[in-house]
Amino acid sequence: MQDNFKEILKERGLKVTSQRVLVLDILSQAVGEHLTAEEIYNKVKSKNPDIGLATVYRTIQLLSELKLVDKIVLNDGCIRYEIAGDEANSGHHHHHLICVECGKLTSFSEDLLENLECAIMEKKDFLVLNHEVKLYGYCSECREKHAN
Amino acid sequence: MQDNFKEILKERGLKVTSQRVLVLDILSQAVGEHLTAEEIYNKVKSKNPDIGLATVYRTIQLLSELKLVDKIVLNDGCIRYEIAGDEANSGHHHHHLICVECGKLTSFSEDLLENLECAIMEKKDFLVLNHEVKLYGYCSECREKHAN
DNA sequence: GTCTTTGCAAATGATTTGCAATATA
DNA sequence: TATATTGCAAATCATTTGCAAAGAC
Repeated sequence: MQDNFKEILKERGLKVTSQRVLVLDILSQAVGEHLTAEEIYNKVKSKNPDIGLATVYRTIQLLSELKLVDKIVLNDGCIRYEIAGDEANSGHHHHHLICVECGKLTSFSEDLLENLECAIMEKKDFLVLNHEVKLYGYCSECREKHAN
Repeated sequence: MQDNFKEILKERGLKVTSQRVLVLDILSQAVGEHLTAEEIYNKVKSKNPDIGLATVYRTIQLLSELKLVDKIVLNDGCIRYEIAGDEANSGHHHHHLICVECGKLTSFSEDLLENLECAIMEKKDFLVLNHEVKLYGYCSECREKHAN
């Protein structure tokens, strides 16, 4: 992953800096955690206290443009990031379950809407490139709490 | 619609003010336009120049809580509002097509994911209350421009 | 008359930007 | 050495909030 990243940077004439490597590293180690920019900053600072918040923001944006991380914008406007999986290469993102009680965010990937995309093309004359599905509801833990 | 609104306000002990009525009115007249807070403010100001931006924000938030308007958070973090249709009452929102070239936002409603919700319950032990689908691609106008 | 709402201006919070100093290639 | 990147502090942008004045019931 890191070697891949270094090559991508070089191809674009961008420099491999310790800050960029560290941010990608933190995100790679946080699979399934869906961190906010601030959370990434805090984790990064615990390994390199001299890093600036602006650098973290710039790096996240860069990684997002390079499709190495996915940006998830929740309904309440909160923005979270996660390392991109292999599905990213297929051109179809994975989807999310969001618990309306505890806020827990879970990913799942499944090509849900193949048929829909054809139907939309016919009905709406709109060519779908990508789709994004968010399901809001109650996770198992919160349902258990309710049962008690 | 307005009579309905006035009753809902009274039921909750809230007051019917000219500002609240005007904001709902503007949104009712902008079906399919998906306005930003700023755009709503400008339309509102052209009818009542004395209204404050904060009041517009407060009213949008109120209307959103009352489920009279839908809040749409785009991938880029941009937030838009539209008057809620009848689907809102069913507990299932409608969905959106977003053109990646011109940014045009179109709604469509169709119960796409009935089966999925059962599958998610079994596989992920997650009870889905509501779902939200965004399809990104090219609208017909932008595809025509490309063809030329 | 009481309690809510408004408009304004100031506060907030997240993100971005300008720039001199520093690190990479 | 030349160019890209960094850290910092200041700027920005959308949204929220405190409060005295005005409005609704």
